[in-house]
Amino acid sequence: MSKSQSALVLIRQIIRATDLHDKQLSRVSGLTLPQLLTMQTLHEGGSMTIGLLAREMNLAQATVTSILDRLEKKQLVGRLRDSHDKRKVWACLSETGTRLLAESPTSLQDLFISKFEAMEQWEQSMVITSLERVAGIINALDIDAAPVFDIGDLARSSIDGEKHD
Amino acid sequence: MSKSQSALVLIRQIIRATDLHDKQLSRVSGLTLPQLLTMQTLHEGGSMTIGLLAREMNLAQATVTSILDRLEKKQLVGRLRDSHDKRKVWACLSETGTRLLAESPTSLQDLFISKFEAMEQWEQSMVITSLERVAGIINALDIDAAPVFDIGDLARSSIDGEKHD
DNA sequence: AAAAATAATTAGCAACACGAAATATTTTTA
DNA sequence: TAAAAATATTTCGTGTTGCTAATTATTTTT
Repeated sequence: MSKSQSALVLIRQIIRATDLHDKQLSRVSGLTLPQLLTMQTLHEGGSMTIGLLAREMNLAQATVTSILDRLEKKQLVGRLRDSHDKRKVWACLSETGTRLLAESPTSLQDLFISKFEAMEQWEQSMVITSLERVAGIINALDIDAAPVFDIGDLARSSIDGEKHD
Repeated sequence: MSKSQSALVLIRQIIRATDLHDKQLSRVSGLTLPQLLTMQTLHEGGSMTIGLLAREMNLAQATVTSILDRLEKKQLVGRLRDSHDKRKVWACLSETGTRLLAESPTSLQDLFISKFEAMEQWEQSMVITSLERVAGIINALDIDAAPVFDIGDLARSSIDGEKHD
């Protein structure tokens, strides 16, 4: 197996493990992943408007609105209308929400940190340099926006009846 | 910022970039991410029963069934009842499905590989060693299965009316 | 003041993800 | 061998996500 293949496998392994971990966390906290992510974004970036929150999370504004609806019903976040520009609405963590995040085993973080810090200094540096390298590469990747093909193109050739249900 | 913090940020950056990339790919291919992932799993592991597929993907069997329904309707996968054990159903990529995967810009892979291979040998080795280190750590992490708390516990203290809609 | 832009919500839709129940088949056990 | 238990998948019902388009309210531009 080539080195680049190995690297890809490892990256996918990391992503998969993180994903599993997130799912576990979600089960434990009783929140869905998008809900947790919303709260974390709010925690790290502080209160922000719905639009900004949507941009930060790479989601449509409407999607964020609906996630916030559910979080608000659970009293984990609050909404505050901006007094200067009344179109804007600020989303912010409630006290309960902040507490939940704090008490929740943010885990990846804490657990990871202790293991990471057990490494030698030189190794820590090496890992970071490498991660920067990988992040740099992946960030630079960009599929051509041009659609390569429509499913239709491929599927049509083999579909006869084309019945739905 | 501590080194472990940096590492975490970088990992999240990588995951995020990958995620964005996947979304783009999904848009281009006209399939959803779970659909693509199902086909990729089938491609890499060969035909497998629904149950195994579900385990491989860490999803409930019912979820996989419904994803397969949609892929089958598009003629990208087929179902085959096992002749020995008639409870089992084998999912397999159709020719169209295989072709789609092959023609699709295998995403991360191809683009990543060319950039990765542009690195010096020693750097490639370093990156792999580091990724192995990180994957090792993350894989070893495991939240206690014990639920830390229910939302109820936290939320109840501040909810009054508890009305729905 | 009218038109255009901006911010958020609503409405409607397809897909996903799950658990529980139903169905069919095989294996175990009594 | 007949009954019970286990296994494999699907069906059903529910809630969540994520999207676009349309709506509402408010600012900014013209």
